[in-house]
Amino acid sequence: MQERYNAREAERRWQKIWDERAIYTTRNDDPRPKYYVLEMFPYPSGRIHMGHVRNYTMGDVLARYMRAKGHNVLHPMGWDAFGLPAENAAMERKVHPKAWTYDNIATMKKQLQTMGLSLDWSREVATCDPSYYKHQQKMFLDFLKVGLAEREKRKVNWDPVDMTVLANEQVIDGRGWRSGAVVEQREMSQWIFKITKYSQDLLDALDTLDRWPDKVRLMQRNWIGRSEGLLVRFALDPKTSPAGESELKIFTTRHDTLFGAKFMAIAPDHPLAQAAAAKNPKLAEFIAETKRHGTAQEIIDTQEKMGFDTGIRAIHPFDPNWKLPVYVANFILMEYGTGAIFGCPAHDQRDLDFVNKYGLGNTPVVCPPGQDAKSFVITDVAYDGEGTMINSRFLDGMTIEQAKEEVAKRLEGETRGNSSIGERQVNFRLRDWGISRQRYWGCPIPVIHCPKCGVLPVPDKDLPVALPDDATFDKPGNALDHHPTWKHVNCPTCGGKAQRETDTMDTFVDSSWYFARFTDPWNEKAPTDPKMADAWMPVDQYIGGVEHAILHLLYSRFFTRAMKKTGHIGMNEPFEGMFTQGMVVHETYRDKAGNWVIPAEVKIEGGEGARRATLIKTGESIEIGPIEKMSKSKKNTVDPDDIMETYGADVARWFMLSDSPPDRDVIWSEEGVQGAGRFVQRLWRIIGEVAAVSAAGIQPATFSDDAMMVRKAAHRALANVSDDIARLRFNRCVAHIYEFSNALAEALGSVENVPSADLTWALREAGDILVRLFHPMMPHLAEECWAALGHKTLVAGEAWPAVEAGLLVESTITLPVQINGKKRADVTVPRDAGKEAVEAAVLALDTVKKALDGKSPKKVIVVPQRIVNVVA
RNA sequence: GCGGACGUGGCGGAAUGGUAGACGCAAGGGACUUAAAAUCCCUUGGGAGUAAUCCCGUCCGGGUUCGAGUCCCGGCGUCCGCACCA
Repeated sequence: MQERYNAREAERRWQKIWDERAIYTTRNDDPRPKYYVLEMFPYPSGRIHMGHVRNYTMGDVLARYMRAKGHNVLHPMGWDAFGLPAENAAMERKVHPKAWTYDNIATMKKQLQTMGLSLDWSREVATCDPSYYKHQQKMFLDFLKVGLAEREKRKVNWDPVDMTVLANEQVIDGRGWRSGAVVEQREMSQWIFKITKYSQDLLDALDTLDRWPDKVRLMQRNWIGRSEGLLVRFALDPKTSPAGESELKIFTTRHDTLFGAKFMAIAPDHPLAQAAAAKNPKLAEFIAETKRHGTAQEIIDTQEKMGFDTGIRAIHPFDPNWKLPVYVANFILMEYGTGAIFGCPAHDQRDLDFVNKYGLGNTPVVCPPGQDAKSFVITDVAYDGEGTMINSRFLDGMTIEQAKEEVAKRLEGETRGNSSIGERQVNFRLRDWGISRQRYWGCPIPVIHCPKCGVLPVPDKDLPVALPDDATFDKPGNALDHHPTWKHVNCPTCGGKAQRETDTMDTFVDSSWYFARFTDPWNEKAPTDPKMADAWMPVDQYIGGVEHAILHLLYSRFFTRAMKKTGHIGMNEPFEGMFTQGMVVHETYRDKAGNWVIPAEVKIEGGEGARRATLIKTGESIEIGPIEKMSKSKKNTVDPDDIMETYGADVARWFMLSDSPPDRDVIWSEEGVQGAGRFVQRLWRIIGEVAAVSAAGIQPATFSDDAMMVRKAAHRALANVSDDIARLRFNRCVAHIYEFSNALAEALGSVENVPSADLTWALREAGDILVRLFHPMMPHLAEECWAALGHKTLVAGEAWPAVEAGLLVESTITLPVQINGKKRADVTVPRDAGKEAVEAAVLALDTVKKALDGKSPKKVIVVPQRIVNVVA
């Protein structure tokens, strides 16, 4: 046995063996219980980064553990291969998106393979491959048939110089990133998926996802944003309405505050605003101004709140003489509710800011408990809490809930024309999913526009609608649209001249069903074989970044429902267990000129507050900056290849799991990696020592104290690690393995020249357990150790060891003793001692007697197996 | 702006409402060595004390409880998402 473990040599050797024996290839007809573990597939950006290493290591640990526990594990990998960066590369570097993407896939696949992941590569898919996206096109047509895909006008970021649509990330400070032109909002006809048909269901089903993080469910709940409110039809003063409009419909959840109303506000693209603008050039200019920025919600919310009085007056539903001014406001969205609100400034901060700016005043109508109604005033902080209605005529004295009920009842009962002026309504914040993208590198939307026959689906026999390879990328905009011939086709119905849809699908569509495709990726006829999909799905454990907590996960949940409706799968929820991992972060470094410097070029010296950094090449001193998410722009990245080359994949994997809880950020540090590297060598030495004690015979009937200590340490570690892997608490697994290996090393250190038979057996058992415990995290080292222990099998195929429960229980237990909540002593009692016996033992302690000073205690709290507290 | 999280030694972190700091890193001391690396052993939250021991301590301010890092209310700070980045 070699003294030092040579990771580079061993890792390649074992990877080759795993590969030759195809041990990670999963069969659909394997009778063992299934377990589907999936990590979010990567975008092929060029090279893998540390975030991938972390993500895929976690999944791999679970996959290997579940395999050892006797499951048929599905652990596939693929490529989220469509998207903007490929087109940017095409424009900047004159490489075709397809070539660029497939080159990246080849590189990254090789990188992933050096990590030693137990992936079934025979199921690999790339979303940019026609064999994948033709099924997506089929499903689009299925969705179209059942009314889940439609066309709708949507706002996009328009670059008026490049004459192209921009992604939000391409809008920087309100300007196009290439042209620098001020971006405008422009409406375009877009394809949408009717996710809102499932708003209530997507919301309700969150309660069944009990293996999802609460925070993710909460974020989705808020994103869906169900609110119960009232639709109110305000009459308009006919003298003021621009084109004979008689009413304005608003949605509100605060109808209790109707008597605090000071104004109405409508969205700039509300029909009433448009009508008013037709007669008022200044208003038209104001509306045009509100469109002179991107479509991102953050911009709309953070920009200065502005309004323009249209001159239109609305009539209060409870008082025909009460007129309210109607403003066009830049913070009202046409997409939410009816695109119009009434403003009650006293109880809504945004409305209050608005009236304070335009001098409209406010009247408080909800008085907080304990406040005097007469003196209660609002100046610049709105009150949105509970209270009693005031200044509200017939509502005075009611609670908010009572007032809402009363208002709803009265307005429902009152009619104008032949319908009531109030109507209870449930509203959702969730909008339909716009999937049209004006780009080349995406899945073509399979429809044809015929001037005579309208919008037609591409016939099934013509699928896939494939991207043309001979596109050019020398001008901004959609290369598909620019292509000289591609879009020109004959109408499938009348045979006349028609045009293909040149929009492609949002890449979120690609990633909304890949998990189902993995269950039968060879299927050429259909997206899935529902039998196989239903056998494998749902994914038992899905792992990925929190940044996908809302959109990707919600879209996938919708898409699965839509696939069910169109017969491709038999369930609603794709992911039974969800885990959101934290980011990989690193210190940042800058030179004197303020330029970012990559960690590999920096040398760190000194510890404990005296750390300083210098540039290796020149010795120039470098400023150590804050720890931030690894990013190319700040150059605080570490290349996984470098790490694996220097330390080996196992070290990288181990360190990724060891330092932080998996759902929190992990700081990549050179010291930490070195520590992991030392531990790999330490394990190798320990196993070497175990291997050196003579081979184990038959299990002895009894064990000496020494041997029992070893056995207890092994089984305690086994119990703890098993529990923690199942709960994805990998950092704790690591700590338990450290603890156990320390105990084993200590036992080995005190072994006589010829250990007794029982101790030999116990040490051997411990060695076998240790190797199998760390195998999921460091599979290559584990194989090497397993072989060194004399086994002829692969540890990757071994069963998880069984815990001997008897070794976990002690006959006595030491309880901490508190006096008035502060720990003052310990007491050791038999494990099964009753409360009375424990109390008696505690009261007999000197420390307790002294504290009580002869008096009897006020109270003694005995928490069995945990603690005793004496209240003096 | 809205929504969500997080905040514990020099550092990463551990702790079903029950002994705060497991485990690791870093640092200091020692052993081995001609020397270094590697390895092994010891110390390590702050303060007082020869010691036993005591006091303080989980971002800040309140509260609930026999007992709060953990629960509640109010701040401060950092990070993530916001619908065309993936």
